[in-house]
Amino acid sequence: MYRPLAVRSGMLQSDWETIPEITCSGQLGALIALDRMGSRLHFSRDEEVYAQGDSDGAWYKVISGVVRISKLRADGRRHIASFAFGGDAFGLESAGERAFSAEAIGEVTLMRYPWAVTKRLTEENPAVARYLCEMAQKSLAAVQNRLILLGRMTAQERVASFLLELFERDDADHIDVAMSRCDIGDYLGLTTETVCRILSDLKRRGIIAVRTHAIDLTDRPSLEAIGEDRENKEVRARGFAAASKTELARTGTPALPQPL
Amino acid sequence: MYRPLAVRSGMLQSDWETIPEITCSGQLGALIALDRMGSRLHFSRDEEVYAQGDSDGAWYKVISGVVRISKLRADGRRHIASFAFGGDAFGLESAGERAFSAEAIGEVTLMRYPWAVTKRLTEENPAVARYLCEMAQKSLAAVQNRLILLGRMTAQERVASFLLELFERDDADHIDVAMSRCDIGDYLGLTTETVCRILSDLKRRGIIAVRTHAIDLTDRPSLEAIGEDRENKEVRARGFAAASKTELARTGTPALPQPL
DNA sequence: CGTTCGCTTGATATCTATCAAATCCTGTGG
DNA sequence: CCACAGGATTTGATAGATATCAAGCGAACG
Repeated sequence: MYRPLAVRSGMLQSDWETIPEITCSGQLGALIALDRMGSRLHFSRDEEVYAQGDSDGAWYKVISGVVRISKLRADGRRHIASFAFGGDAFGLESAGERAFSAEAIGEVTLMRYPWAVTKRLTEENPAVARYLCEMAQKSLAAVQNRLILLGRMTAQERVASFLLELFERDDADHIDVAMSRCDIGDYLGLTTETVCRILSDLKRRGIIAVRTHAIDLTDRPSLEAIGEDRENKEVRARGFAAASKTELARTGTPALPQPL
Repeated sequence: MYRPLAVRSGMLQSDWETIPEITCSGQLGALIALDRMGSRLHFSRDEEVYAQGDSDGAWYKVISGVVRISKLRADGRRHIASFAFGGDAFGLESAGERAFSAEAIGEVTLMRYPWAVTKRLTEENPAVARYLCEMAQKSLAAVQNRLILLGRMTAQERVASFLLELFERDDADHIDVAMSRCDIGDYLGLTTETVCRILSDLKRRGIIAVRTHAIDLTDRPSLEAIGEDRENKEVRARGFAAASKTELARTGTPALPQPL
């Protein structure tokens, strides 16, 4: 669970332009208005966008690259709450002080939107508010799915899920893995070693081809069989509702999937 | 991980009143406007407010009682994403189909707000939008903290954290534990048995007094020592930034807390 | 071209799940 | 009001998954 230290960089943020009075009401107008408010920033590997404890009143959106949203605890245990890829917004959750820090993984370009002007825009333009709300809701849904992964999935399922997520994001059978094994571990609640072992195992079984920072998917069905539970295999509660209480009770807890 | 089945109830929802044209712009006005749109509902033990797969276009707010937000997977593993107590909003994350189901734990009274009218209000009244946004952000922050609990905390720390959360919520040394041990387990990513064992151990050590549905806190400092990492012991990233990279690397991962 | 950090693999320890069984509660019916 | 039944809780014994400790390997970088 060791991790490289993020380098604090002087953020080269351009000055805000004076805020024009904007009252267009379409969704598109809202986004344009927002973009006018934002400044474009660039960060290099392991530079901090913000640190936990900071109180920079802004939220961000990734243009390119990957950002790591993480929390470090006094005992050294680190947890990565999420990776923000191109198009993802982050830093939405903070009212005052940052609970997490955000660091660039490799070269990153992003937009920074101060809350102050965002809030003003919000009042002038309902579409902006709706847009923000939607992004927060989207984040919320994403995080809630991760709760199940961390709370109830085996190491193998976690890694498979993670890989599938990456493959789907790029809609390809090839992905560049920007983050380190350690990052992946801290994201999935596993150790570096366990992540390695699972990857090696998947490779041995001919499901993926692994190179340090790139992975190819050679047997999608198998990988899905391992990790798909993530989304699809939910129970239709309605369906179950038909079963009697005791009947379900007797079934008990099914066995967990095969070991490593 | 067995669980009792929720009973699907015919929801006795009152008819909406015709929506008045509201254009007041204060926060208070927003809440009043929202409340006008909502209907008050009541549920009994294990009744479903909504089920996963449902698509009721609404969000909710708890007036009294506790609601369990959970997801059941095909293999029988269940996970509880959150408990919603009095004052908490839930069901905010769903755009279309419900990913989770919501069930009453004991007697519950709550407000139901349809998205359709909420959205309309949002456009008429920026304060409503902001209010919703804030609630979504609040939920987001809460869920993100649970990620760490599930990903990086031991069973003992999880239970201690959970108890502290309950004690803090009521601001008392006594709590009524409405949910079953099984619910707690599914919330913390543990089995019923483990939850029991931890509680028994805490009792044995004189930290809490346990009765089935009520717990007293007799030694707050000890409990905090076990579970407080949850919030407070975060590292000030700034502080660490001073240390050299290698220095921190050599420290390595510290040992985990004492066993059960 | 060497050094360093990250990755990989192996051996072992430990935590928590699983399986099993006794006891306690709670709600129900007499 | 009390006895009963069924589920919930608790405790014990054991197995298994993943963390921890340790060491070699490989790749990136100055």
